[in-house]
Amino acid sequence: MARQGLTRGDIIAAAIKMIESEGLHNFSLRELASRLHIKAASLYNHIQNMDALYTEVGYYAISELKRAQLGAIAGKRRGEAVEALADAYHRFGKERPEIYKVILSLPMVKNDALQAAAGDIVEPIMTAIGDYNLDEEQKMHLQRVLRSIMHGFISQEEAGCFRHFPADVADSYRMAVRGFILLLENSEKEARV
Amino acid sequence: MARQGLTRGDIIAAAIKMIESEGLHNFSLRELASRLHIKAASLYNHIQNMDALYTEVGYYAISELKRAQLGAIAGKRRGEAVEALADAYHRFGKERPEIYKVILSLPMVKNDALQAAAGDIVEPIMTAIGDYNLDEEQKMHLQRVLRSIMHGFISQEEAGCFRHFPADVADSYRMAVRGFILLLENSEKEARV
DNA sequence: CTCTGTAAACTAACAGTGTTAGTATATTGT
DNA sequence: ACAATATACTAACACTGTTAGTTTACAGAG
Repeated sequence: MARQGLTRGDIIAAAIKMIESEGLHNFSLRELASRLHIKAASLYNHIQNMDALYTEVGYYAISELKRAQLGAIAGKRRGEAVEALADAYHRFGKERPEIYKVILSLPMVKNDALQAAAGDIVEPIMTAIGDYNLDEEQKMHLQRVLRSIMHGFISQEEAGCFRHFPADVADSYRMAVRGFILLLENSEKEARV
Repeated sequence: MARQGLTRGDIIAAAIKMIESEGLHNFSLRELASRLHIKAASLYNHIQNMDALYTEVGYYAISELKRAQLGAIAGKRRGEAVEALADAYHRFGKERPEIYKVILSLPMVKNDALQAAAGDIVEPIMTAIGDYNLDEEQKMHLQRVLRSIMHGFISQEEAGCFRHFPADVADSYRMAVRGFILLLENSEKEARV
């Protein structure tokens, strides 16, 4: 029977590798099992089902995204930090599009672990805008705004929705981020008055 | 054999209905065929394959979204038009989330019909910001920015990503749109100088 | 008004998907 | 050395989209 002592971690790692190379769309348990030299049914000794495996890949993706963002804003403040964060987020989405897609497919409300993961998504953004003089509620709103801009941009760029016009896509993104910083500064002023 | 003379249009209409009621995820050709009282294989007399059917549903979704947006901005100008457009876009995404998802799944580069459809997505936005004093390239960029904000917001709200904080989601959206209008006005000023 | 060709339906089958039940066996702990 | 556990297996089920080949209802032409 030639058992090789696969662990849950091995399977998650192989799933990540396969999603990145073949695309989320072409992922299948049979092919994953084949790459691990086992049969598909044997995967169920390690994982509950496919959704659970996706969720696990999602945790990995979130932690990687968080790491990229925190690394980018380290030592930076205000506008510079926001630009660095947005740049890191954009780079992550472009370089690892399939892994990025997994994050958005997570059902964020399901359990405590997913709630915690949602916190990991929010944290770097809250840190980046932390130097602005804003109250907590403003920060919550503005965090959502920046996340909308970044995610909306990446997912549409990925879908090919931005090829209708010849204008440079990177310039559009810079303008979007600049607009957000403008909003940040504007909110700050209003808060001071 | 009891032929009922189904048309391509009947099938697309039934597909739209089924996607809206059962969700894009639960859509299947077998179930669709069953609802039309035919076998799944018979669908292929009318459509090329499932992708082509999705594309057709996408055309419908885009035209509906365009209609909603144009209706909302009729007679309005500048900030008022932008707010009305954003509101209509948001309402469409919330009221018909499954149909909305289809739009983003379209491979926008594939053929001329899809290129034209991409134009239908862009058009209402370009009209809404048309009253601002901007050159063509600025408009292209700003159109992308607004689209990113609107789509990013809706898709994350739909995915449950905004439930981490208690702050009102509608307020966040209003702030995002206000930020975009700020950017519009700012771009305009710079253009005049 | 019949004849013929088209097109709409069918059945059967294929290759693929995730998943469960039941079974054998290698490894680990006692 | 023996028992328990966990890892692997085979077989099967109920799905999925899709193709090939077949029947037959209907529309248009002679």
